[in-house]
Amino acid sequence: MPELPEVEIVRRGLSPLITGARIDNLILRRKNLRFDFPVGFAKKISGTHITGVLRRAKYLLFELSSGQIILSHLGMTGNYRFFAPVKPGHFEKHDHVIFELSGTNPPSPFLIYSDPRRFGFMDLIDNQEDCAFLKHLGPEPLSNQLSAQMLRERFATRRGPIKTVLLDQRVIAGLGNIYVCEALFRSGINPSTPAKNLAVPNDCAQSDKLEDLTRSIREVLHEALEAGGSTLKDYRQVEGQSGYFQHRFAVYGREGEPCLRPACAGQIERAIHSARSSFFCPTCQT
DNA sequence: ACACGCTCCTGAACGC
DNA sequence: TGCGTTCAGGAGCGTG
Repeated sequence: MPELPEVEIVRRGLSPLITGARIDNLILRRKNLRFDFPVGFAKKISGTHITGVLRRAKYLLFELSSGQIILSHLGMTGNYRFFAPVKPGHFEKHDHVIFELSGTNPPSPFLIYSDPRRFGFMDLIDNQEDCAFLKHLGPEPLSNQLSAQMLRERFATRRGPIKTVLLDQRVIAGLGNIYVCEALFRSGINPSTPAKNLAVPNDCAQSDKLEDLTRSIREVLHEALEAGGSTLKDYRQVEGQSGYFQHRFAVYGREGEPCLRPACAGQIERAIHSARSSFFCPTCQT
């Protein structure tokens, strides 16, 4: 389940391989993923060069020499791989999009987008500013736009559980279920806490909590990046490698197991917030 | 403005 | 062994 670190690892994997490459052809093996592909997609990008690979939130952005940008969201199970197929012309069941490239390093005719559950999607956009998918996104958590003060302002009107609010990409962009659970654990915040309760002005204790949360979000994302992301079922790096951060989850997927905080005797519990599992320690997340 | 539930999808895991 | 059910969840969308 790609969240910010996984998407960033894919970006870092793809960028040196395909920057400067020419898109000779695009093969769409079905008419849609989650949404229909853009009209004339193959025709519009064929013959262009890839001039850069960027990331915004959980979106990959392939900058083209035409000035347009391919927007790619991996959904739950999307992944790119840069292998030539075993037999030319033979692709796997869920290989939906095939970029035929020339001028890659190392040479490979195919960049393949595969996505079993098809929660991912692609679009072709003219710029980031006018793109409906991007224009309402909140700040990047690894940029200096993330601060306790910023969170306080954005939490102030939100009565819903902080777990849900942190998943809202308009509040902060790029977090998903796993890293929200982990960041809340690290900062000792119960996922059910109404977000606005942490935004009380001039409350030193709550202010400290927001500082902790800010630091925890940064920390957990940085650590995940260093570990190559988290590989549960589907996520893979571009050349097929697994990430390793899943071995360091403190709460995610650990229902019923002991809390890992030193001297805490708690047991990890699972709760549901907006139809997603939240894992937390009821003893030290208050 | 905000909260909530529904929807899309497949494969793995589980129960009988 | 096999079949049906449940679960995983990102995010747009509709409704209240």
